[in-house]
Amino acid sequence: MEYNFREIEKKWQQKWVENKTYKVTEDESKKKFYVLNMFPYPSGAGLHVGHPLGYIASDIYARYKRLQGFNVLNPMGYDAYGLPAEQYAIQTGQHPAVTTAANISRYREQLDKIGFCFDWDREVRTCEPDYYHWTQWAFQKMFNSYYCNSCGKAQPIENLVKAFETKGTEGLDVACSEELSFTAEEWNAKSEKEQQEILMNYRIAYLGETMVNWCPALGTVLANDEVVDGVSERGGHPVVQKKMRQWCLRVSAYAQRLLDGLETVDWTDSLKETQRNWIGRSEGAEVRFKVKDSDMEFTIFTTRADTMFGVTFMVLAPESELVPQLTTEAQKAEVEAYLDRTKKRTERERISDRRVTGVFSGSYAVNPFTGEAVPIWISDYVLAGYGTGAIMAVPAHDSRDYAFAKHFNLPIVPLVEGCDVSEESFDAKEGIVCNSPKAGATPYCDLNLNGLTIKEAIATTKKYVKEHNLGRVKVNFRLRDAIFSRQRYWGEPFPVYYKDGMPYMIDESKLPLQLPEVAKFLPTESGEPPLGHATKWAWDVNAGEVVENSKIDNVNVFPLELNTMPGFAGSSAYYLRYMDPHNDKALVSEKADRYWQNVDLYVGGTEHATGHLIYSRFWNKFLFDLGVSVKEEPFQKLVNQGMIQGRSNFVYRIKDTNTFVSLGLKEQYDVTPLHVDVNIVSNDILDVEAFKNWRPEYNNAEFILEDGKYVCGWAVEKMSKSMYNVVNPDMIVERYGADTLRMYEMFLGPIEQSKPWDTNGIDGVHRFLKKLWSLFYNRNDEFLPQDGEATKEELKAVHKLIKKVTGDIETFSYNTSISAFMICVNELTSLKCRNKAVLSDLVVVIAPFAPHLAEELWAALGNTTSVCDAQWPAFNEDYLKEDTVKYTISFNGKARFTMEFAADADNNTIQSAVLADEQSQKWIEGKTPKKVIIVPKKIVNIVL
RNA sequence: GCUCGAAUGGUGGAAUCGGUAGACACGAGGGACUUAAAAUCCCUUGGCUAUUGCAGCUGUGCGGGUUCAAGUCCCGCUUCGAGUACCA
Repeated sequence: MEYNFREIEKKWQQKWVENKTYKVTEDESKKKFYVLNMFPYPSGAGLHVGHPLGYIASDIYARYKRLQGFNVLNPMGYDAYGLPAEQYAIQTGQHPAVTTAANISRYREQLDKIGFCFDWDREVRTCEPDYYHWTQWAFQKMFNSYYCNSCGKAQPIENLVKAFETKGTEGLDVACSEELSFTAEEWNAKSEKEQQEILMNYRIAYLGETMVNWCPALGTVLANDEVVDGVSERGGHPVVQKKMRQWCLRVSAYAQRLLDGLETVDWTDSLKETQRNWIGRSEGAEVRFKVKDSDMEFTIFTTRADTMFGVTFMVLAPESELVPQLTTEAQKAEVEAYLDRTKKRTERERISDRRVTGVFSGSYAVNPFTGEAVPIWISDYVLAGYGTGAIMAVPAHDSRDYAFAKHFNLPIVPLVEGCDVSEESFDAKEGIVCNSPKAGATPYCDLNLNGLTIKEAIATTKKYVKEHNLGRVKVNFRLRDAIFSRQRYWGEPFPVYYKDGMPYMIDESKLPLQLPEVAKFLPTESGEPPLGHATKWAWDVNAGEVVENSKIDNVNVFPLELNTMPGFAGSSAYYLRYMDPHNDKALVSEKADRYWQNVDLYVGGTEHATGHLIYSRFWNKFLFDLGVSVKEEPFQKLVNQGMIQGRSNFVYRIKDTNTFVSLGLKEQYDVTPLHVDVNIVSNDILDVEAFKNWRPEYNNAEFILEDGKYVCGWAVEKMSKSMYNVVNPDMIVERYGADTLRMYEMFLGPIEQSKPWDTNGIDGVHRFLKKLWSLFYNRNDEFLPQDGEATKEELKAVHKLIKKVTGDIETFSYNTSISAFMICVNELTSLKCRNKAVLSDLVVVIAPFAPHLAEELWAALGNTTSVCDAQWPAFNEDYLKEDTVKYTISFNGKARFTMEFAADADNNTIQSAVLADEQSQKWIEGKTPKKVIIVPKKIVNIVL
């Protein structure tokens, strides 16, 4: 009997469903292991062969852990809210819920064919009310919390209110948008609305007036990580900067903890580095500068406090509030013209056009260290959103300041011994400081940095700034607060209503607030988000329910929020929900949470490095502060699977004909390369008949063949419909079976490497599975394994495999495991192994990779339980011992021949035997060896 | 520009601590079986020289270095990939 994968796979997939083989429950008697895949967005295009790469890798790991006796949680779900479904809805009128559900069932069908061990009873969908209930709940908790810097965690907002009532802002050390200062009396005298406005400054989820990335084409704002090269990540539409009142999350309050947490997780260095860059911690000092002939002053941030004596001008960001204050009458027209021009430039233009631009404000600032007055300029190379939006410019030691100084002819004062700043600035933080003013040269300052290294000078200056109250030492982060509003329909509605222009949370017990139906998915005519079309979108406070808009009286019935939450809202805590997905009392029960703790292994793409992986870490830390999550870091180990690129095939048409020439002969003709559907090409050989039927215009195509075959050209490109290189997993499953697909995807190379999809090698893996089959069944369908004593060789072959695979799975080196399988099966085949015990071990070890086939063989061996519940075999070193060992004999490091010794031979025996050997004598030729190095079980090197 | 990573046959890729390259697979060539094909099995396969036989030289992007021994470690480059960017 042949290896009939179609029948086997169908049979076992059914059995797994019937027997609920993959259902998992909390079991205190077993150690837990939590494996998680980044859940997919169910797009209309379906699953391609790139998607399962990570799922297969984690599936193998999950199955392996289960065989080792762990209670493994391996759930799957869908990140179901998102732009594509909504864009599709706008075009076709189809409700996003309908298309999303259809896409999900298609995904599910495709996933089921591959044989994953997901516990589908725990499936979550972010767009389901019983799921987004908890997204809304967490948002409300964030609204009702502030971040206390001194205790290093989130606190209930009532605590802050109490502090204000008794002490005002005195001694306050909390995260905020703006430093405020008021007394308890002042606070108590304020109206409710005024107090609410002040609290916004401290809430972790707050309404903020911020510059946002506005995408006119999508009609919504986007987060920084959703903007790539100045255009939207999805769709590639232009993005402009715009000031808007938006919901924000105070992620920046957690910047230091997000940075510190990276030390405790097992992620790749490159991914940690990406996050460190994104968080962007920089240590420096804030220094106050007085404005000349005025009592105004402003603060700048610098990491190079040592360069105070090299400041030759100041620069403000165009958006800085200081600009109107510091612009003199004489410069007003010029400054306004400049601001106007800057505002019109999109992010994209600013990136592509790096010309130096700027304008003089007319004012001067006084250097607190020298008393010197320097001009204050305005330029868009200074960003309003970072530091204080104002800088001190040191052209000698900063390339941007340098370019600006050269362009506007401003002085350049070098401060490092021996540096040459005639052509470019000296940015390096190394060297010896010079050019500090002589003692007493200025009445302002007695600081002399000459002779210090730059590092010492920075520290000295910071200390000086602090002692003389010229400013303060400060740590800045690049990480911005996350903008949390989207002007879209297909997202979580905010559980928020507005009273007197201020937001209030609807009662927690009334959650979830369900997404209303709308007539249109577009913004309203007055420019409101799509929820503005909803006619039943008002909150009755007394009834605690959604009512018709017409009932709004602003006494008991209030309008609801029209924005929805962004994509990352639903994906930020889904790993917690999988622990207890049907709980309607809490996000997760304490019991489930304490059992599953956090994700032990998280598998997904690097594209989420600065989005999802930052937001969910933030979200989890917040829940940790609340006592909901038991671990501060959600994902202990993270593996990034590489992307699968497309491998396109080409045919070559001779110009102005319908004749196609094979790759090897194309140089002889004038040809046009054309993409050809990779599904009608096998091993780069075109299926000529299929090609003729592919498209009508090729019906009567003619071919110039080589060796009777049409060979196609190929190239690695992105996997996309237009290049005809999309490979669908179902087709592979249909032709070779799921087990072959699983093994082949793993055999392709290291899991974290990006690689082109290429079916050229798939036959080898399929052949291997057939060989494995024929260890169990001969052509006459006779079952071969028998009871009895295993031979030494058989035991050695299988224990070598167990050892290798056990080590490989731990390091995700699945490709080399598969090589080991092939070697082992070949060995057992040539040994004509019929031993049941040996073959049982083989089946268990291969079960994570080829689960369907393993089940079939496991049952055939007489087992009545699933192979999933077998025990991972331990390898026995005794079987691996060799009687003899081959040593490579080399002279002066050059390998010459090999000799065999007893495994337990000692160094002296080996040395004398080698030196006495005839072949050695030939190489030594009468010389006396200076040294003999014996590397146990490997090498004898004789130094002459 | 900065940060991180990579470079090994015709191809995908192996090579734990530095231990004497190219596992495994594909492709290619040759052979067996077969009326034939498919399937299956066997042999060869980094390059060069030699070939009746033994064998020899060379070889992991480039140039140096450390070492008895370097794909692996150190220094200096080249190329490619990823991330990030007026972040003061």
